[in-house]
Amino acid sequence: MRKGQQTRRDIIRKAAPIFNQKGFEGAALSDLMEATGLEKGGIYRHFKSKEQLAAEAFDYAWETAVDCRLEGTAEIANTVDRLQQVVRNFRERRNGLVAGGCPLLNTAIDTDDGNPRLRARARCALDAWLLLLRDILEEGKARGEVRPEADVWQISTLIVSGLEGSLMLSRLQKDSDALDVVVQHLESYLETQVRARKPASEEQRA
Amino acid sequence: MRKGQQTRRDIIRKAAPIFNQKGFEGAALSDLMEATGLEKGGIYRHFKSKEQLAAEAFDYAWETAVDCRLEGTAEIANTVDRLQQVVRNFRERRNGLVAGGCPLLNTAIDTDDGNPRLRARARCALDAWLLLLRDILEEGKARGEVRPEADVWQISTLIVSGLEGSLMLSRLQKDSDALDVVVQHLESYLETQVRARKPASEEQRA
DNA sequence: GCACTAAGAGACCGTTCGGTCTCATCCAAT
DNA sequence: ATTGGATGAGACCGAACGGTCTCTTAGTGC
Repeated sequence: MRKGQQTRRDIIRKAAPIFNQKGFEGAALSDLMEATGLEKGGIYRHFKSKEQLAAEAFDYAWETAVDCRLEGTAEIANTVDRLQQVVRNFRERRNGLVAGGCPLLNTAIDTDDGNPRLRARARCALDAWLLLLRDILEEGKARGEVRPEADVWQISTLIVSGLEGSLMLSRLQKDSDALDVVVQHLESYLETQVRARKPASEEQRA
Repeated sequence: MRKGQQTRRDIIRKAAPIFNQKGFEGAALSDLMEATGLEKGGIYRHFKSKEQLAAEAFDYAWETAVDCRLEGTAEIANTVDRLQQVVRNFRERRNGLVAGGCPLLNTAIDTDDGNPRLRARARCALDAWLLLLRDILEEGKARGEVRPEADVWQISTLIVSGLEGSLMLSRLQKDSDALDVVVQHLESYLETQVRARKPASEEQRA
């Protein structure tokens, strides 16, 4: 049983970049065979369909992406600082991702018309991602680091929209300019519109 | 000769939503045959390959999108007001687009790995789109409606990134919340960070 | 209305698609 | 060492793929 589990994991690992780059339809079984070094039978032993493999490959790719973007943020005490680091990670740790760019962006567009199961998976990932940012903001509010009047739902939507959009631009233009611009904008937005104002006495000094 | 030209146009018109929804690989010739009501021979009479048809369909879809987003903006004198209207059009006139969402977003992701010719087309569209926004901002600067220190390249990148990103979110979530949030944010950003400050005397009164 | 060409139908082509099934082999527990 | 289940190879399947070609039909200029 053990060998099989290892093979299964390998298949997912090798298949993820194929699906992420080519999309579900675009990724042919022959591509997956080449990438994994297995014949068709070897792959279908572990997955009942291409779709099931694609779903698990997406989960793997997305997990990798989240890990990558949260890297080194857990230990940042201040919630606004932490969010700023998450935003910066988007730009700076892009090479930690599975090849092909952001799995959420790719899968959302790829499955927009058709493949509802894969799409539901992307939808879940997005919701979880938004919730994660929202939770950080809520924590910040509770601690007085985030302005009490800030709309946490709105802010997390702004962050994700801006980052994903700029990822599209950067990939199309093959440079990181758009990503740089948006990251910088979000950083200063968090600084000036989200971070709690210091008490008036401190403010004057600063 | 005349009948043929009309048919050609029809094919493009009918094919555009198919490519926009399913992507280049995903759009099968059988889909195009069904949509156009033509047999294979009828289509290939007018286009030498699926790729050529896809390229022209993209151009058509993109042209439609630009028209839709610029609708009713040409007559707005003030450049910042005009930009705000462009941004609002993104939300309000979405149904003017070819079915399947923003062709630029779809094609950029779809052709990210493979099909360089189609990709180049998307790249061109993006560049033209950014340039169009930039030109409005430059005009605004020349007229004193936009702050002289504003970075027009940065602002246009912010607008496009935010809008395209929120389109992805809105499509995945099947509601316009993300789009609403980003449009509102961009509107107020243009108002508070881009629009030229009134002279101090006027500012006090307002 | 005739002639000529432009336009479209649809059979046909080889290839590749996702998926199945059988059989050999390898590994691991006994 | 033996044996039995786990594992993977690869031939095979029907369907669908993009694309070609021929032949009929429809439209147009005269």
